[in-house]
Amino acid sequence: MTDRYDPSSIEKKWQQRWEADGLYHTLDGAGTNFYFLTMLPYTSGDLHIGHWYAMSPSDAAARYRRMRGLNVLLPIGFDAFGLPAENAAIRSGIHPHKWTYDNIDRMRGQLRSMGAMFDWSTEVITSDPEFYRWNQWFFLKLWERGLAYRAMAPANWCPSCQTVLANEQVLPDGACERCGTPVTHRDLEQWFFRITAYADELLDHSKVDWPDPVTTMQKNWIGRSEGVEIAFGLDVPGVDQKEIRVFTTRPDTIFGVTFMVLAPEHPLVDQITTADRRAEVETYVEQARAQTEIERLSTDRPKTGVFTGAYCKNLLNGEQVPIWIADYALLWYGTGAVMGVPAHDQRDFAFAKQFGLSCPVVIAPPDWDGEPPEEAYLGEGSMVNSGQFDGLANEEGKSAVADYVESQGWGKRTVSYRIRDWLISRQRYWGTPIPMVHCPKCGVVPVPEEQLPVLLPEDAEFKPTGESPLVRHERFVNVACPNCGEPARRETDTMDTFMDSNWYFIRYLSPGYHDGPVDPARAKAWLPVDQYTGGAEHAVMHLLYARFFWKAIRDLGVVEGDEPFLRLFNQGQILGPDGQRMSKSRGNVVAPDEYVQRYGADAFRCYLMFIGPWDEGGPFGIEGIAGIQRWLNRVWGLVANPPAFGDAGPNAVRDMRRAVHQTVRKATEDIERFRFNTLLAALMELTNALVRHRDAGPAQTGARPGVDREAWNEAVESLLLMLAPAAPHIAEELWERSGRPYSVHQQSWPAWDEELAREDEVTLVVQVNGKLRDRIQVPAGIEEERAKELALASERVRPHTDGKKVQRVIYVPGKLVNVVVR
RNA sequence: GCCGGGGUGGCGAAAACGGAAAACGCGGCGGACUUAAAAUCCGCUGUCGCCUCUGGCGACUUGUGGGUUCGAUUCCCACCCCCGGCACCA
Repeated sequence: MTDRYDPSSIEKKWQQRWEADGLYHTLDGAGTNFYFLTMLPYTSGDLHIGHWYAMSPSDAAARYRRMRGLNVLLPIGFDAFGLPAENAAIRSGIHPHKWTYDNIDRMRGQLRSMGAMFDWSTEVITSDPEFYRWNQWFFLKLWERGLAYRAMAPANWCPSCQTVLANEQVLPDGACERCGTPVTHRDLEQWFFRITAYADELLDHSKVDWPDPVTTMQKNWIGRSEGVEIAFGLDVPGVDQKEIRVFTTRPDTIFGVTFMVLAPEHPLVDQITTADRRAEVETYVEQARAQTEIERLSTDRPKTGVFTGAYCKNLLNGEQVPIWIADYALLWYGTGAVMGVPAHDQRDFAFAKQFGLSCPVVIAPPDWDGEPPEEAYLGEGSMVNSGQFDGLANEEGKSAVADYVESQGWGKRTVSYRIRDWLISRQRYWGTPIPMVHCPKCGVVPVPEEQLPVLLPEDAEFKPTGESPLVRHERFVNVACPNCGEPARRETDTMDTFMDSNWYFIRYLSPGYHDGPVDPARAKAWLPVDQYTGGAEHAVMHLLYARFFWKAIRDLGVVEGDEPFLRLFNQGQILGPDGQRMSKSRGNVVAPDEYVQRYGADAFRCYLMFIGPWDEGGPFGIEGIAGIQRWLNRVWGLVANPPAFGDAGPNAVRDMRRAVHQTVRKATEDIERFRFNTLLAALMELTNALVRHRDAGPAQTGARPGVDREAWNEAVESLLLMLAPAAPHIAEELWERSGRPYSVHQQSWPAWDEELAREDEVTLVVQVNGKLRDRIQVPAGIEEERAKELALASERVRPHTDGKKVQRVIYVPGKLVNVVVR
């Protein structure tokens, strides 16, 4: 029992034992099920430190739940489709399939070294046909329900490579990463999911317990605004359309409209532009198409735009309104047209100022002096220069104008969303083929269900231009129309990989199931997910898409309940030592394997949990791991070198038990809140206290009679139990070495006794005018009057109160007395 | 730019609530053990100043500036910097 702590000799041993015993095979286990889900890793190569940072605390939290008596499932799988595999193929000639599955083989071994309670029987790989056939099946179901549709949408386009580019493939200066040509946008017919159909339900987070920042971001992303769609008259010779509709949340400002702005892509632009303006307009449209949306929406750059030469009519006052185009109007928000009210909208104000357009005030601020405004006025006021609406408070004016517009048939109240339908088409190879066929006679025809999966052909040729090999793959593309049997073309777009992350956690429950995406009995037993953990970078897109998808398949009857993830915790991002996001190109990637070998998985897990609050992330440096090693060595020593037992006396026993019960209380609160750093700090403090108790015994000093055997055993047992979630191997080893029955991971989390945790004495802080002047030791339950008396009598306080008038004495029970003097 | 988060000792950080700023750990300094080193253990360690200097006293200190309060790392306003997301990286 005197040998030293050597992680390499115990970790592998226990990992094999746990696996052989099926200790973590919980899919069909007994008891109350608890689904603990952590975001599946992308198969990018070796497991990196970010995976350890995300997964080892998740494992600790899952293990804790298990110790609380729940049957916890912690599954694992691989997010395997996507751009990096394809890039690797183009760069090095390795087929995406081989690249991906080789990576998975390595990652499996690396994941096992973590010692996590993954139930490997549930493993899912999203690029397996057995998985993606159900992507296709879901697609067909959504299509049947009108939730999948085809429409034109812009994509990044490199005119030189003749290829669609991902945002990632466009350099910051807007050039193609392969050839340097300036990237533009090109409209393509693409597939969408109608997420907007669920926008209102997605705004409701009342059925989930999620961090506020995430729900706020999702709400802002959906961006619901109530307003009015209002028609402006259009009378341009040769143009059929007789009106332009705008969406506005401020119908009360309609009399202040001095211009109209269309998005440069707006279909009317080409028709209404006058001959003398055409050259300028076309140049501007071209420029706008080359910009990113972030650039277009930036509010701190000079406003740009051009006049089309055409006018429309404000139906409420009959005024002619010049029609401009400007890049800040987006085709996909509202109606793609904006009414310009410079006096009451900051952006319109800047635009009007830039182009010398007039700026009449129509909402008078309460103290308005009649002068022209120096900036847009967004506050409340009464309507002026607004015909029959003059004098109305603008809030009333909103509904009065809306009523009037509706009564005249010029528009209607409506709701607009910032969120757009989800474009799922990717012009790529390494993804799920979209199961559709284009027939010259029948149009767009779905692949019949019984023909699924539409397999991704293995023999693909990767061109350096990045064009999807599917487009020129004759055997894939040429197909008989499922409807009429005539020659037709298969759809060559594949699905966004966010489709995979929509439901991988459902597939985990029955990865080999053939009669549907999930075995209904398993779905009933496990869904929805009780706790989800993953990176904060997924706060909006993945987590919103997955909620949408869940609701859509709920309506298909595949799952029950309204939300997929009941509780959520987002960890922060672990950065390279330079404070930058880790990436191969920056060369700041920290590989975990070497550390695991040198320090052990337990120390490495604990260190990652100890360096700071899990939700904050931050730069990684290995320096501090020495503290964890020393601590684990001391814990080892508690079992390897126990104290001499004897009659310790009631005070020593009480002190030790108080330390134990206070630590159990603190540790429980911390792990419930995912505060692993302070959890481990508390365990260190308890360890240090136990070492002191032991070393104060007679073996060393002869001064004291010994350590109480029962209290010591309770202390060591509690410590090992609390250590088990964070450091599962050493906890198991010491549990065995101290003669306790296998397995520590099948024990209950310890309970604390409030009475034993209670302090007898507390330190009372005494302040004078808020400044600390003394600390006094008092009995824990001290009365207010007695506390104030002691405080005022303090030798250290009196010099600050003598000769002054005591105005108030503030007492915070058991904590502080503040004497306010003048 | 917009949305969300953050900024505390030399470093990672702690302080659910408006009530002791700096727990726990790293590093550093001093000491014990050792032939020596490593390991281990003990003590000190926010900054500045003062004194009767193995100790004690005082002032200051949580990005910057203002405010509310008996009292602010915590609440409010303005600003600066860093991180995440912004719809084809995942």
